[in-house]
Amino acid sequence: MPELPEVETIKVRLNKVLPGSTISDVSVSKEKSFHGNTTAILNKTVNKVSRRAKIIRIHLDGAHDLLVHLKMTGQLIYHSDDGLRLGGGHPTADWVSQLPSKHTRVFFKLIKEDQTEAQLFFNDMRIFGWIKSLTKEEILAEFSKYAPDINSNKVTPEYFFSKLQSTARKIKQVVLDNAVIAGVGNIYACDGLHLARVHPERIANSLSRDESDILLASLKEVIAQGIDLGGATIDNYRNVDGFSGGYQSVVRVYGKEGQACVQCPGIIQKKKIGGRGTYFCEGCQH
DNA sequence: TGCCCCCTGCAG
DNA sequence: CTGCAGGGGGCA
Repeated sequence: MPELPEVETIKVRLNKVLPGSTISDVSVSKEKSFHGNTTAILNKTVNKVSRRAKIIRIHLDGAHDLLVHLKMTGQLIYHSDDGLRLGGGHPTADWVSQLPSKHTRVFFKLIKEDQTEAQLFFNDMRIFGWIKSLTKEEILAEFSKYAPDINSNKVTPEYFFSKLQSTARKIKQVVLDNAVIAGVGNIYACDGLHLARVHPERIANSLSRDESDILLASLKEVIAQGIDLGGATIDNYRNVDGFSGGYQSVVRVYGKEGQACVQCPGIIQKKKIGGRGTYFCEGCQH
């Protein structure tokens, strides 16, 4: 579920607690969820946590680091013996349940600097997500498959416009394409297009330079707002203190079928575009 | 470039 | 029961 702002939020949270802890045990209950050799990360200490695209990177003091992709329903939940529980991901009952839960796919035991114990749970209902143990070089190769992050200064108006010029796909699909820009998912794509007043079915190479500039600025704006608000928590499951962002309170169109548009007299409608549910307003998006 | 697929669970 | 879910890889 998480897009760039949600993953960024999770990264910030984990960065407050993981550095300095050593991985003392790894338990993989679903083979599909962990790629690589678990022994390569045993007894390694976390240096820091970073993010690229929608991937979380846990830097370790060895040859290998861990990459975590939450995909649609992944969660990373940290729990320490002093009762602290935090992390992020799909807001489900797993937050409040006894851990490991039935959706726990990978389970790390950690020894903190003060020698007390902590745990890191990777829960993933649909088993689309993964954790990979890779060398620093392999990680560079993995990341090179992704275009620059949307909030990076490498994504310039010139860059974006040239990408739009080179394809006849619908603009919504281009915005979601990791080979064009990384980090934008369905919520922020819908909202960014709405803020820019660009119809999601517009053919990418039909956008003028001005429209392209406005769309890029709008995407950067909603992403920045998402990061600022700690991401979105759309499905109103009980969130407890596990993960509850604030973006859902300012969301423009996503999930708002039938509701009034915030920038014109229109009504938000929903249509499937490129296999993804897409929310937009015919009144102001052209 | 578009379609199907990976999977589980929940709402309609 | 069917359809749908904040992702994205593989395939023709």
